[in-house]
Amino acid sequence: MTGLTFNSWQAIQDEVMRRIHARVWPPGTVIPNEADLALEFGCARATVNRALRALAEMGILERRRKAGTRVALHPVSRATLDIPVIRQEITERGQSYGYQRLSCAILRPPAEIARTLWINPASDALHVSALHLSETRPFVIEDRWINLTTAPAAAAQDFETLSANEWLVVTIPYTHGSIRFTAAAATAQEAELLCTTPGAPVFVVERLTWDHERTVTLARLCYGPGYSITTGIGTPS
Amino acid sequence: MTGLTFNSWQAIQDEVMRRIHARVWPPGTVIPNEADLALEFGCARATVNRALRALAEMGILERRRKAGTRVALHPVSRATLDIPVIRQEITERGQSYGYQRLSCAILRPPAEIARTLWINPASDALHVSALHLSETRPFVIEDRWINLTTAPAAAAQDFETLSANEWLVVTIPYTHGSIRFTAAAATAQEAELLCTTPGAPVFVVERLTWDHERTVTLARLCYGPGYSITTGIGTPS
DNA sequence: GAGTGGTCTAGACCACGGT
DNA sequence: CCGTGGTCTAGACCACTCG
Repeated sequence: MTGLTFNSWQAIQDEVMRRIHARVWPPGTVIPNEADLALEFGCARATVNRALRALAEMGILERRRKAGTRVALHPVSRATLDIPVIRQEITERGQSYGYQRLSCAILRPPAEIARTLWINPASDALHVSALHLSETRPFVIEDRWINLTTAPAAAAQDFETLSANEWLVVTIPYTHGSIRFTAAAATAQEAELLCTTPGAPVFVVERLTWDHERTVTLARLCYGPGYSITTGIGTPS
Repeated sequence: MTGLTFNSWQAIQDEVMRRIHARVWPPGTVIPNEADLALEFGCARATVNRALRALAEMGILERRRKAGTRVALHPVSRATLDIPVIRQEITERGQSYGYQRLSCAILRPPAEIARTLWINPASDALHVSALHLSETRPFVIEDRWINLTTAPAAAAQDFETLSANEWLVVTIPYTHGSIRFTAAAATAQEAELLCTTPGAPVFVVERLTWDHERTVTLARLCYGPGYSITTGIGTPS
């Protein structure tokens, strides 16, 4: 046991991964604390911390003060999705982008929308629907409600040529939000807009964004047949 | 300009975000280097580094040696998805888990599968299909090909009671992979297994995993109607 | 070539949370 | 209480890459 020294946090990360794979530290094991590992690896504690923190962010380790660091029991694949602005999503494929506003009006939202946006059901909100095109072919339908309490400036926009999608990202910042992915059957209207048949499977993305304690907007993106999202996954156990 | 001091990396992160939102540093701006910011904020450079690195991981900043740090031009929402083992996905909802193997055989794979798995089209691979149930109701169809060169031990398994999904995660580690989400129309066979009608929209997840330079397995998960994936998104511009 | 981020160190203090 | 991870510091060297 001469104890080779690992002086880069990447090397330490690899060594920890090796021990997990080799079942030296099976799932559930509490591994030595940072100070001991630093001693064993012949490096500073901060270096060990860097390596272990990265593994914890990947979901491979679970860390708690005083309780120590343990190998996660249920390995999960953690994927990070980049969700770009729609224009970019299209132009990055080397295709031309087109935009067509369908409607824009200040309306009393349906009860469910009002509830999701946390606004008074008796007050108005801005509704915008639009079609985004890729090379003259319909790509995605955007159906959006905007909370006018949070984004009053939106009322002055007609979104005729600039999509609400892009206007919002450069105008109303948001702090957090949630995203939901589903498969749904195209309604008659959606089918017509997307040049497909009613009932055809469409990929639906629903996004709700918040600025601190206030909701900003609820968007439903309805992608035509053949659409897919791809991403890479990291390095779990 | 007394220059208040920010001594936590979170505080620095917030301040940088504030300047981006306030258009002090509009998209595309090259912001001051770490040393200067450390001076301004009255903290160590490592602390500034921690804050900026975190923002770069979120996609808000782009950093390159010598070129410096700039505010990202195209703000993207970066979402991290946790993809658990199927059993866990069901039991976490407080429902009971059921498993039913449909088939398991060593076969000559279709050309496209062989190509995706990077195996000789003339050699065999292990094919397993199974149904995962939630509370006695069909939840997802698993259709999987396993590369026997990478995972020869799989040939000895019959996957009668233990799903390939779970056997693999505890037996064959993987270093990376890719994942794809789509909406598709249920085939006749899928519809029958999922107790729905042919052509109904199903949510499809395709996963390909690698161990270093070798492919491990290609899985197609076909989720029944009503299934959705939800996650949170961070704090972009 | 030189400026910038990337990283490591040795030491210190703090905050959380099991015992 | 007191051990563990979380973080900060001041300084140093390195690696990448733009000009």
